[in-house]
Amino acid sequence: MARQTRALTRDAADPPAKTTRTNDPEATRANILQVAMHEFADKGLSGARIDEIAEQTRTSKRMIYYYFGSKEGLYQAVLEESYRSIRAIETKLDLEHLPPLEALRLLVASTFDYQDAHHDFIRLVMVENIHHGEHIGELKSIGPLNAAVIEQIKGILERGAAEGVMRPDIDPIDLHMSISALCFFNVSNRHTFSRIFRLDMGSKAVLKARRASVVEMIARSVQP
Amino acid sequence: MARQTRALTRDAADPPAKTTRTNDPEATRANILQVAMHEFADKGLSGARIDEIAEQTRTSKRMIYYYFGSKEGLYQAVLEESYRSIRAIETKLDLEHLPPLEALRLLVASTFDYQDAHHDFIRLVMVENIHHGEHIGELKSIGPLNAAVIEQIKGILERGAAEGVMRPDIDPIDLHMSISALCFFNVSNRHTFSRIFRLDMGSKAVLKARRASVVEMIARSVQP
Amino acid sequence: MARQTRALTRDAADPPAKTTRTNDPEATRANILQVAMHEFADKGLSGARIDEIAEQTRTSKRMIYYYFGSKEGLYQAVLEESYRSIRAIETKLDLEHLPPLEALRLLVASTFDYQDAHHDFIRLVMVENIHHGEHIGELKSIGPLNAAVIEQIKGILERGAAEGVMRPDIDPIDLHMSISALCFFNVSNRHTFSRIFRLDMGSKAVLKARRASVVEMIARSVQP
Amino acid sequence: MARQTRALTRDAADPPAKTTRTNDPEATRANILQVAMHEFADKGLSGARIDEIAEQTRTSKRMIYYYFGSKEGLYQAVLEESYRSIRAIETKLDLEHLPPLEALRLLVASTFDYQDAHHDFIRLVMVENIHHGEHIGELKSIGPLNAAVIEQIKGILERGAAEGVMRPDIDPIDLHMSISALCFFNVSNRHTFSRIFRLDMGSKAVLKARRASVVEMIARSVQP
DNA sequence: CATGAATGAGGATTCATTCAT
DNA sequence: TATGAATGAATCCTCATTCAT
Repeated sequence: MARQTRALTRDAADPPAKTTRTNDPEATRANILQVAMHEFADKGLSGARIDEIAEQTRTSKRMIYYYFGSKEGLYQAVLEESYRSIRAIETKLDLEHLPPLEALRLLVASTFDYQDAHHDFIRLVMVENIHHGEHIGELKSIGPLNAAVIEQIKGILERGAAEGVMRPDIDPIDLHMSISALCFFNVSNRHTFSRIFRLDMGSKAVLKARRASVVEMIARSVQP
Repeated sequence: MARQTRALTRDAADPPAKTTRTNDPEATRANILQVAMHEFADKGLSGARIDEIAEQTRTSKRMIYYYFGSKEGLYQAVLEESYRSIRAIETKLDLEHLPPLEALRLLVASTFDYQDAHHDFIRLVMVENIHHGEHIGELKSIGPLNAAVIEQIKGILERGAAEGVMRPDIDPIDLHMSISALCFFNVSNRHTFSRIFRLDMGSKAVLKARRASVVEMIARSVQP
Repeated sequence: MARQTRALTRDAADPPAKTTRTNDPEATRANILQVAMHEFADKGLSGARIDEIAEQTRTSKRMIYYYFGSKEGLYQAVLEESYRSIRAIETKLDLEHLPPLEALRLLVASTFDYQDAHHDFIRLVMVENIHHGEHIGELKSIGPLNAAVIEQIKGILERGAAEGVMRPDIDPIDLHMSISALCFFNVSNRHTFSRIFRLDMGSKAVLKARRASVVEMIARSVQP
Repeated sequence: MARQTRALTRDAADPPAKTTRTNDPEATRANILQVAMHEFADKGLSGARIDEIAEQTRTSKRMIYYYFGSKEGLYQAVLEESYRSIRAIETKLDLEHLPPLEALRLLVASTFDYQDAHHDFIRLVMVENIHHGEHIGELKSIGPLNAAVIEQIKGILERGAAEGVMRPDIDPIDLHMSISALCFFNVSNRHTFSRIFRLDMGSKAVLKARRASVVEMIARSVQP
């Protein structure tokens, strides 16, 4: 007893249309992720609205739930994807062929630039910290990922110590934390700091000076 | 217009009081602020719930609106109050009678300790940055407030330069930013960093080592 | 990310086959029906979920619509199938060769056991009554089906009256209703009754006693 | 069909009123409960719609959540209220001054009539059984409530045994179950049974005959 | 000042169903 | 026949805010 033989709202005669219908799951997923990353970074987990995310998407709100199950699921996917994508820069640098101090300076400068170029990631990390890191704990992929950075720093420190240009007792994780802190702050606290001290921390001049200062500070900290 | 005659955190001298009916506007206001500060710091601006704040209060939800007008008004009051209350420590230190390098070391160590002791404030600043510093701009009181810190640093730097133990070309604001960054990060990124590197950044041992490292780094950065 | 590549319940005898492709329409239909019967019985018409049914099926959601058109169509098919399948027991009993009272006792006992063994059917009837019997009215097959039961009872009553062991004025339908009521309740109201009176109506001991009680009650009710 | 003739607990003093703003929490709560009881009885737990309930209410959907927290909370409150309200009839009958057999007949007839007059309650019990009695278990009030019924039956049985008009070995709970089963079925299975046997189980004539039959069956079952 | 009740506008999530391949 | 992707219309629930007393 075939009831409702036809679709509710499509004629076959429809014009070629805007074709929303992608039927390319990877693309759909990626599109949602990209939009969501920006929204979560911009408004936070509780501040972001699924409706607004959906609107900026090529697909519909329903698809978000189809692929990610819930707002939190989407957020977690965004987080994971974000952490995954920073691996790039950090392994791209060819530091091994530079003298250790120069390698360190380059690493710091690159980190500074990279973080400045990726506000969304920085802010996502802030958001995650506001939420007590509850969602990052379940991600498996980030452990080994960050191990690489530490290895890199350790390599530099060892070479530096061998050459006598760096102290031999520096903890790579501690150093990494200092680099992170100095670079991170520049993005994370930009708004409050800029307003309080009435300077534009995003301006080219300020950034350039600050970068030099950070690089210098790190360099000095490892020297004998 | 002396408002806030009372501390945020109940004195022991308070009357037995089980009665909700306080009849002490200042106390009511302070109580709301104190609860709200913790909630906003814990959950963020969008994540905090007026209902939950009201519940933890000695009074009712209606009073929040009576005193602060709206959720945003409450948030802003919390922010203002938070910034105001850090003035204390920074002017309390008697740095002028110490040799410049020691003064600097003490300032950094104190800042480190103070920030570690006031997570709520740090997190509030994070929250405000997530919201693009939209609410801090309207606060008039914080400008001169922070000017004091800068003056302090400037004083140290001048004395240091005069004595030849510090470089003369150091920008006080830049130095303040470095100190802030290094101390701030320790609290702000504790959750993600701890999970990623599987270490407890809140433990006494880690804190102690980190503090020494930060103090050392700043000290080295100003030396000739 | 291929999710659910394989059916949930496969026979070991299956050909190596990775193909879900059954190519046996009847089997597919029957499989869906069986799964759906259980789900509708368990959760009700509105409570059951097409997705959950599909998941437990050897095939996909699309097939449900292909074969049954809609959720309601599926429900109706389940209902029909359920009613059809109870015909078996009721015609299987060879009551004609027993003395009338014994025949009645056997009929009642069998009905009791059968209903206890077929919760899904009982619950489906409950569900259908919750829905005001809207779906059973359209089933053509069940009229004659139940006529058989009545004939059976009528036969027993006539023989009983002829032999003087039963009253002659008993209405077969009324008697059928009493038998049904007493047997049905034992399954249908098991949960509430068990909880209220803190006894396990599903336990062997309780069931045995209850069955005897029901058989006795019916037997007494027809005697002169 | 005048639905909602009277609120459950309204004063006679009510102004004509169309005013929504009742500010009479008890009345609001009762009004919601009454509407919800009917909806849940009519459509089941999953079938009922909070929106539809709200629409028939004097207040809004929001109030349902204010008072009952969730759909399930509302359902549970309805269940509890329903069970509570049947206590009335069962203690109202003055059975002690009647000869035991007549007392029993009156109890059965009254139960039959009461259940026939309270379809919503019967259907609610069905719904609860469909949901495996998950919500009734948490209600504390119904235990002692039903103990009263059993005491009543026990009293009759004891007097009947003493007078020699009833068997002494009858289990009160078992008897209660039989009475319940026979009366309950008449309402619970009315739709399917009516359709299958093409008779109107709700008609006066059928009801009258059925009631007599049930009373007679129970009476016979206890006699020596 | 204080309180519990009330509310509209949104916000997350689910569901039966259909389409492209 | 069969399947994963897609969808619109609900559906449940939450939130900041206001009103009557």
